[in-house]
Amino acid sequence: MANISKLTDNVSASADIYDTKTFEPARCIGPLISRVRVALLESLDRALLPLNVTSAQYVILSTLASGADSASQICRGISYDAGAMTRMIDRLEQRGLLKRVRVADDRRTMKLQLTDEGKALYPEMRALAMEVINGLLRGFTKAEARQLEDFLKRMLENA
Amino acid sequence: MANISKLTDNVSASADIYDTKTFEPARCIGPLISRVRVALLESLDRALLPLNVTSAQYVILSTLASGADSASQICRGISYDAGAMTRMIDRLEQRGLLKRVRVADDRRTMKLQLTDEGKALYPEMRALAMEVINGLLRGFTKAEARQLEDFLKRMLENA
DNA sequence: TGACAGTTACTGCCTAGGCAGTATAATAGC
DNA sequence: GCTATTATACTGCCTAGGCAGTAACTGTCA
Repeated sequence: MANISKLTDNVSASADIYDTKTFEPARCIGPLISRVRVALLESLDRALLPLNVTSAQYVILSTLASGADSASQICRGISYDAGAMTRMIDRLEQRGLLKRVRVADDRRTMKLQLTDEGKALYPEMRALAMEVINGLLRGFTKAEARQLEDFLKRMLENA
Repeated sequence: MANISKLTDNVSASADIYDTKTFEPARCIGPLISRVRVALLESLDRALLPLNVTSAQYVILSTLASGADSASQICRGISYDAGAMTRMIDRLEQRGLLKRVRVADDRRTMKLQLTDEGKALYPEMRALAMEVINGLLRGFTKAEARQLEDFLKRMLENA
């Protein structure tokens, strides 16, 4: 493992970021990522409270809005458990935001569609979510924000 | 809300990062953060598997190693639920990695101490965690990694 | 000193995700 | 056309975090 990363680093002409002497587990990028995520979800839940929608529900709906239209597609898109998804759709259906629709061409899949209420509410959720993220990025230049996105994408490619 | 952020932006001389026309909820920084966190935890769990330690347990132990020495301190440090912490300590005690110790000066607190096994194993966990993070940061220059840390800290300050 | 607020750890209850197993339907291979 | 494999959705079971309530304890302030 150490040899492999050393080899890779030679190719990319960069050394390991953290070294044994100075690595502080509680202050490195790992916990920072987790804390930012928590802060983001807490702000999002607060912002969505007036709409009676949780951040987890918003994530599903935004994935749906971005093109995915079946449970399994959403699961793959956001690495979400299929069992949890069934129950999440139950809640969203009960909440009246989306509905399951049987489709003729593949009778296994349940196509998911926003209800009228869902269609009416989604733009509001999206606007609130945008405000929350813009708030967390307060003081960032657009170039910095693009660079942050780039860093995160590169980490995902390394996974 | 919109007025407030507009005001702040004028002060910091930067506009909102995302705007209504182009904002894509499923492709913005929010989901990226979540996916990086999942990738990190999955890699960490895989790396720690030989030590029979989960990533969640490692997080507690690393917080303990960074100076915190009571349950409530750790909870505050990582925004962890106190009830969950009690049960987490139960597991770690059962696993033989740490022990609760009553202290004389404050009989409410349970001071937490690594056992001999915990002390022996922690450096290995730390080294594995460092490798995992270095792996995710493959190809990053040290300046880029420091910048990423800075971005994340700034987001936390905005929360 | 004694009431009172705050802190710490714990417990029960609820919710929700992870995993394994199942039924149904579609697809690939023979 | 028939079988084996894969895909999709669902269910039960387990684990774990979030929240509210409780008991023991500490520090404060009248």
